[in-house]
Amino acid sequence: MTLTEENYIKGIYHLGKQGKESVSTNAVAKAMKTKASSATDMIKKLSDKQLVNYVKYQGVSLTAQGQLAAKNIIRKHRLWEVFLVEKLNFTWDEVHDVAEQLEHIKSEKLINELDAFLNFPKYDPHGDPIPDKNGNFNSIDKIILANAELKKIYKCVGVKDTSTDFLRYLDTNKIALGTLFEVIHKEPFDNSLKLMYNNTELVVSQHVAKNIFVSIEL
Amino acid sequence: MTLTEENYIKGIYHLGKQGKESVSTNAVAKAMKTKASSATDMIKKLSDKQLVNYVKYQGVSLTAQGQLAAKNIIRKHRLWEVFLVEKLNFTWDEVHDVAEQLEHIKSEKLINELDAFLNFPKYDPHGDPIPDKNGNFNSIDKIILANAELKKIYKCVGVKDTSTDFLRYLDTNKIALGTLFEVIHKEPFDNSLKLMYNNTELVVSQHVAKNIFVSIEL
DNA sequence: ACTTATTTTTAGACTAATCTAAAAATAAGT
DNA sequence: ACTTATTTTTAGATTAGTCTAAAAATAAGT
Repeated sequence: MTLTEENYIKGIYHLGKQGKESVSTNAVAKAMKTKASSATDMIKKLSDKQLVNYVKYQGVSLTAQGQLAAKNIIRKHRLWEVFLVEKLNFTWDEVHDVAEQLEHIKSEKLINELDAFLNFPKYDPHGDPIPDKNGNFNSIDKIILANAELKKIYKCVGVKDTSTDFLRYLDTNKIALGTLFEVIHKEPFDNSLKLMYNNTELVVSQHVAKNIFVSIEL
Repeated sequence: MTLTEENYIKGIYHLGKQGKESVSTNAVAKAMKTKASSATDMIKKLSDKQLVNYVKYQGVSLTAQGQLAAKNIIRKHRLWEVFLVEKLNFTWDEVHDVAEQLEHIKSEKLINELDAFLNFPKYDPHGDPIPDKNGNFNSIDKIILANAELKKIYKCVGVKDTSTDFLRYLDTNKIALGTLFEVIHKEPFDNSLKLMYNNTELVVSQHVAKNIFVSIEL
C-alpha cells in the first residue's frame, strides 16, 4: 500500500463506524482534503485491491481486509503518540502531525518493539484505545460530559475534538486524562455546566461539554 | 524537499567526500539503483534548487546548502539507528532499512528531543559520527585494520562495509565497537591477519581487515 | 588524428495522484 | 411526474519520478 492509499483507508475507517458504514464519495474527498473526482479514482483503485466495497453512486465501506489495514495504521499512529508524549516531552496537542508521518513507517519489528518499550499501553494520550496486533481493542463505556448527571463523580477518559485549540483550552484549565469531575450545576438556559475538580470550580460551555468523554464506571 | 530528492542528496554526499568531490552521473544512478537518464533529470532539478553544482557532462557536487541538507538527513538516520539499537533491541545489521525510512520524518522538535532522550550520542551503532544541529561532527583518527602494525593495541571504532553479511560475520566472531585487537601475525602470501582479542585468536582475510576501522589512539 | 567505446543527455512514453470541466446519475421540490 | 439541484463519475490534462531508445559529448586506442 502506498502512503496515499493508507491515508484513504484510515479516512474511510474514521468516517463510517470503523469503516463498516457506507460513506459518500464527497465525504471521503472532504476528509482527504481533495476533490470528489480524485476520491472516485482512489476508491476504484482500493476496490480493485479488495480493500473497500464499492458500488458506483452508492458510497464505500471497508472490507474485512480494509478494516484490518486501517486498524494497523491506527495502532501505529497511537503507539507513536504515546512515545512522543511519554518519552519525548511532546504535549498532546503537538503529537498529531508527527504521528501522521510516523504511522506510515513499515516494520513489524519496529512497532512490536515500540509497543513493548512503552509497556503495551492500552490508550493513547487522547484516551483513544490502541488496537493490538490483531486489530482488537477495548472500547470502554464512556459518555459525553454534557450527558453527565448531577452529584456523581466522573473520570475524564478521552476527548472527541482533538484540535489544537481545544487541547490547549483543556491544558490551561488543567483538565487531563484521569481528571475527576463532579457536575454541580446545569444551567438550563445555555446548557453550560459548572464543574468541580481539583478543588476548583469552572463553568464550561455546552460545546466544551460535548467534546469531553467521561467514564461511568465510578 | 521530497523523499526522492533527499535520497539523491544523501547519495551524492556519500559518493564524493561529503559531497565536496564531483561525482559522475553514472555513479549517482548506480547508488540510487536507477538509470543514468533518471539521475540526469533529478540532478537538473536539484541544480535548479541550488542544492548541487552541476555542469553538463562534468558531474555533480553538493553546494554548501546541499551539504547541510545531507548532514541533516544523516543526523536523523544515525540518531534513529542509536534509538533502534539501544531502546528497541535491534541488532546493528537490522537497523538500516528502518532508519532509511525514519530519516525522512519532518519535525525539528522530534529530532532534537530524540537526541536529548538518547543523551546526545556522538556515534551511531556502526561507529559513524552523528552531526549536531549545525552539521558539525568529530571525525576521529582512524585507520583500516589492514594497515595496523604488529604488537600494537587497536580499538574497533567502526566498519566500512555495513552489509548484513559482514555485520553478521562480526557478530558471530564477537567483534563489536570497542573491541581491542592485537595483530599477532601478518601472512605475506594473502595479507590475512591473525588477531588476538578477548583472549581468543582469529585469522581474518584481507577483505575483512579492509572493512574494519580501528583507532590509533592507544 | 581518426575511429571506437563509453558516458551522458535528450526525447518521448508510462504510472500514481491530482486537477478542471463536462456528462451522467441520483435526490429533492413542487 | 417533471424540472431543478446536488452528487458522482468520466474525460482529458498536469506533475514527479521513472523508463527505453536514440543522439550528443567525452574518453580511449591505435
